[in-house]
Formats: sequence, structure tokens, C-alpha cells
Amino acid sequence: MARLPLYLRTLVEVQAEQTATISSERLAELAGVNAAKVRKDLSYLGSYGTRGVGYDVEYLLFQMSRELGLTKDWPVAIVGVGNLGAALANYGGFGDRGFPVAALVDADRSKVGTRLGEHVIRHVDDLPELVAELGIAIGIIATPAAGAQDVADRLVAAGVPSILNFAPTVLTVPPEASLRKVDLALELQILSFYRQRDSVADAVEAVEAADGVAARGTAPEAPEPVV
Amino acid sequence: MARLPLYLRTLVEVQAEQTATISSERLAELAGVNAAKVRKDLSYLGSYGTRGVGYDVEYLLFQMSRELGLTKDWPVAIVGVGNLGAALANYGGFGDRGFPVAALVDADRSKVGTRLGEHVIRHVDDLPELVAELGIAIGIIATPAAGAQDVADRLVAAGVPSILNFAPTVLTVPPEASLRKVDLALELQILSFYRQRDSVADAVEAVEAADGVAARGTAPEAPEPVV
DNA sequence: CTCTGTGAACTCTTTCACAGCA
DNA sequence: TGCTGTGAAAGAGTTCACAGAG
Repeated sequence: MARLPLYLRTLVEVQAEQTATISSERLAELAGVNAAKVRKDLSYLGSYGTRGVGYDVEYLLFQMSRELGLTKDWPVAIVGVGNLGAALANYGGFGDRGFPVAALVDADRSKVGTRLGEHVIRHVDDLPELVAELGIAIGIIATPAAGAQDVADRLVAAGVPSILNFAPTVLTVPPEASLRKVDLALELQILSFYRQRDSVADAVEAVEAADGVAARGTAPEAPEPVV
Repeated sequence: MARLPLYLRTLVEVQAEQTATISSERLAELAGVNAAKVRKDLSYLGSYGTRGVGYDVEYLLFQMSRELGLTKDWPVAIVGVGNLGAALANYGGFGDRGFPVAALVDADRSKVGTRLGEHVIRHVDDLPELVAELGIAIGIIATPAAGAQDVADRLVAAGVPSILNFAPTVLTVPPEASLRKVDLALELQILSFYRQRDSVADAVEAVEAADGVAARGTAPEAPEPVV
């Protein structure tokens, strides 16, 4: 369940406030979902709640961390040290959450050998050694779109099982590798899409109210409510 | 449908290759989904395909842009000019896709007045004027977690209808505002979660194969391998 | 009496499969 | 004939609602 990390983060915040126990309802409110969903999700981990009381925050955190594979660290390599790569490297949140940045890699020889924070930038050709030496578990692609597929291929070839892609392009990897993408502009498009949808929906409602037609979706070429 | 931006991006790439027409199958392959899904999604825009031929790339792009509200620009304000904010500001992809970065804002007075690229950093107190002057449609929050809710409140108060949150915390906004969050470490957690799930599933399968038990989900209180 | 854990109903999404148009 | 557009079936995910533990 992809919501587990969200609960985890919420629980960490809750724990900081000395809260020993939390109800599904409270957790749902903090995480921005509904209580039934929380209970269903958590029941999948096992029966860790106490009826009439709620969930023990610390114990739940422990079980969730275990389930998420966070009891051990997963070293990360960032490939592409441009603006975004540098921002990710400096972003403290990864190490705190069990994903230490273990290597910075770039294809640009003029960057190789320079420092960024505690790391010396290495060349992308060194990936196989870096993976073997540092136990890289996750590769983050922060290169321009053009080079991203090549980097993905190299990561897979070097034995990195999981890839997070920030380059704005669709990548393909063999089935044994996991791939997720983050498209920053896409998030903006989704936002404006929902805005657009809402105003279109409003307009449609206004029309329907005016002439009593119940149309769902769109009105293509046909001069009638399609189908 | 949240996949429309993905199709849009794919179509732009296809168009660059002088392809005038595209079948649902080809588009599906490039976008990494299946053909039936593509046809269902696109049919929702209207009947813009030609049977036996496919979709006209340019016309489809036009219709999708229209639907996504991309025929006009949506100026963006980035709040929080740390590493991430600076990376986002320098990330060319936003402007290209109809989201020009119109303002950089920070709460740190020592940053206010300094330049970053073509922009002078403004103080967060100036948000209302900036929104009014520049027609800011989307606010991007790239501050530390602690200040994020305050920034969200200020953005909403200033009349910004859509917010994209990069701070690792759950925000609440009134229902008239749209909110999306991007949690970078969360993406990593999801990746390692699926890894973990797969290996757990493999282990469970091995156990089932060994003793013929068909167990779905978890084994709760029982005095056995915890969960 | 509170709050979990979970069947059952419901809703939304995905996939199938094919009629029908170019 | 090739490929779209779309009902209908299948599957996921969500919500309801309540039995029962503490």
C-alpha cells in the first residue's frame, strides 16, 4: 500500500509530541485520508491496534518501518549533478529517512573530481565499481531527458535494482528492476487540469440546469448526447 | 484523468519526429500503458481518432492542451529559495510547459533583494502584491517543513488557487484551493517498499509451497513469525 | 462505552472483445 | 482490412456498518 510512507511520516511527527497512542480517526485526520482507510491499511500489517484505545505509536512505527524495509539503510547514487542533482544531494531528508546519498555521478568530465558537500563527483563509467563498493540500492536519475535512458541502462547493468527518475521522459527497464518517475512539470499540469475540469464541470452544470439535459463527459461532433 | 499530461508529453516527443498520425497501440507503448486504456482516456476528450488510421498528433495535442488548460500560461511563484527552490527556479521545464516562474519569494530578509537568474528574490510579505500584479496561479512551496503551513495559508489568503508542496509535511487548505504534494524521500520509500513486498511475497510463497497452507494477508496475534 | 478489525456493498478503474467506420 | 470507440465483465480500491475486544 503506497500510503504507508505517509502514515509513517505522520506518526514520526505525532511521536515528537509525546503521544503514546493514536486512534485511526486522529491518524486519518493528520494524514488527510479517512478513518476506514487507515484501519484497512493498518490491519494489513497485522492486528497492532487495541480496541477501545487505538494504536501504540512506537510499536506501530516499528512494525511499519520493518514492513517498509527501513530497518536497514539503502544507499543512493545520484546521477546527474546539475541544479536538480545538487539540490537532491543537499536535501537532508534522504539520509534521515534511511537513504544516505553514497555517491554523486556525472557524465561531464569537467565536473568529475570536484566536490559537492562531502562527496567527490565520480564519472558515470565508474558506476559498476561504486555499486559494488558502496552497495548502492537505488539510483536517482537527475540528468537531462536525452541521457536518461542510457543512465537507466547503466544502472540496471551495474546491478542497481531500483530507479527513481526525475528526467522528463519515459524510461523502460527490464522487469527485474523497479522504476518510479517524478515529473515536476507534470505535477503542475495535473493541478491546472483539475482547475480546468472544475470550471468545465461548473459550466456543464450551468447548462444542464438551464435546459435539463444530463450529459456526462464531452459532446463530440454529434449534434446529440452521444450514445 | 491524471494520465493526460503523460500522453501530452509523449505526443510532443512523437511530433518532433515528424509523425503525423499515431495509433492507440503505439502511443500506449511509448507512454508505458496499455492500448485499451489509451483509447478509453482519449475517447473521454471526444472522438478525435480516425478508425483504421489512428489519431492526428497535432490535432490531439491541440485538444489535449485545451482540456488541460494549457492554452494560457499559469504563472508560478516559488516560495523558499533554498537548494530545492533554486533548483526548481533554474529547472527550464516549467516555462516550456506553460508554467513560467514569475516570482521567487523567501522569508529570510538576507536573501530578499538578491538575484537568482532573472529574478530578484522578494519577501513573503509581498505575496499579495505579487499575486495581484503577476497573476500568480500556482504557488510552489519549497520551504522547510516547519514554515510550510504558514506559507500555504498566506498563498491561499493572497488568492492563489493551486499549491504544489515539496515540504515533507501534510498541509491543509480550504476546499476552494487545490493542493498536491511531492515528497522526494517518500518516493524512495515506496520503491524500497515494493522491493520489500516482493521479497516477503517470495518468502511467503516458499513457505506455502512447503506446507500447503494458503494464507492471504497476515497472521496476527498468533505466536509465529511476526506478521 | 470506545475504537478496532473486517465482511459486504459500492464505486471507480482497467481490461476485454467486438461492432462499425474509414 | 485496420483501428477506433464503447458496452460489458472483471478487478481494485473505498466506504459502510457493525460485531466484538478491551
